[in-house]
Amino acid sequence: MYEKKIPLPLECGLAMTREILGGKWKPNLLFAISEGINRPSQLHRAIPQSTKRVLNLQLKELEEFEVIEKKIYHQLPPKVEYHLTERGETLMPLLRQMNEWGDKNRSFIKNIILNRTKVLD
Amino acid sequence: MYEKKIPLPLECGLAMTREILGGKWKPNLLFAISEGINRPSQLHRAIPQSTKRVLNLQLKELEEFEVIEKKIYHQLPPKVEYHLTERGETLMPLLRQMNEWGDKNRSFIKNIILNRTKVLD
DNA sequence: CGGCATCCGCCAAGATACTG
DNA sequence: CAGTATCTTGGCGGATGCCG
Repeated sequence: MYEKKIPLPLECGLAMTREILGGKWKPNLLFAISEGINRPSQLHRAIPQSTKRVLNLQLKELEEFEVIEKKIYHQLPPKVEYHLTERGETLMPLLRQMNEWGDKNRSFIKNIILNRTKVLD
Repeated sequence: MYEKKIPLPLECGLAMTREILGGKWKPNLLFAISEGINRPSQLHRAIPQSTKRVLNLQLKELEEFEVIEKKIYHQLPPKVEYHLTERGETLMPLLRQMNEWGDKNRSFIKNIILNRTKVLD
């Protein structure tokens, strides 16, 4: 009766990962940083759709989870650099796969999204 | 007035993938379905933290992007089954990696989250 | 069993402006 | 150049209930 079972196969590894990559721009930030785009202004230029504020927030969270680290050069003008940590590096294969999958399915997905908005007009 | 939110960059693979896996329970749903938990009630039992409504919504989106397909048996009581499509299958390696990464880093992440809320108390 | 309608709170994320 | 403060909103997702 109380053999709950239904073997929750959804061990929360997924949830954990989601906790890290959940932010809207976090994957992009990590990807960019991994490619040597590591200064705030550069990152903002690389992701102009977002704002400094939001990027800062998400960078702070990434830092909190120690997937990136922040180097502050106390000088004028200020200079800051972000770099992947060891842990962050281990995330890269995942990000690469996400990117790949998205690339392969882009046209298909795009179509669906566009048709969706078309209907709404 | 508040204009529409920023349109996501359709050229970016990461954004595309995010479009599919973005929902809170989508990865879990896909994972569960891939393991043969394919009826709505089973899925709900497997993810009791969520509600029928939300799961239905997300299943509908997954269906829209053709990563799963829905089989409806017109009978009483109604019976419905979800299955991964070809495209859905291609997502599995990604999900497995997410799950793995989360597992490996669970304790670390958990700690950070717990300490965070501790401070708030 | 499966699906849908309602209602609603919360907070991520966007816009803007200002400081050092 | 980097960072922060304030304000705003949309919409995701949670709670309930009814229907076939």
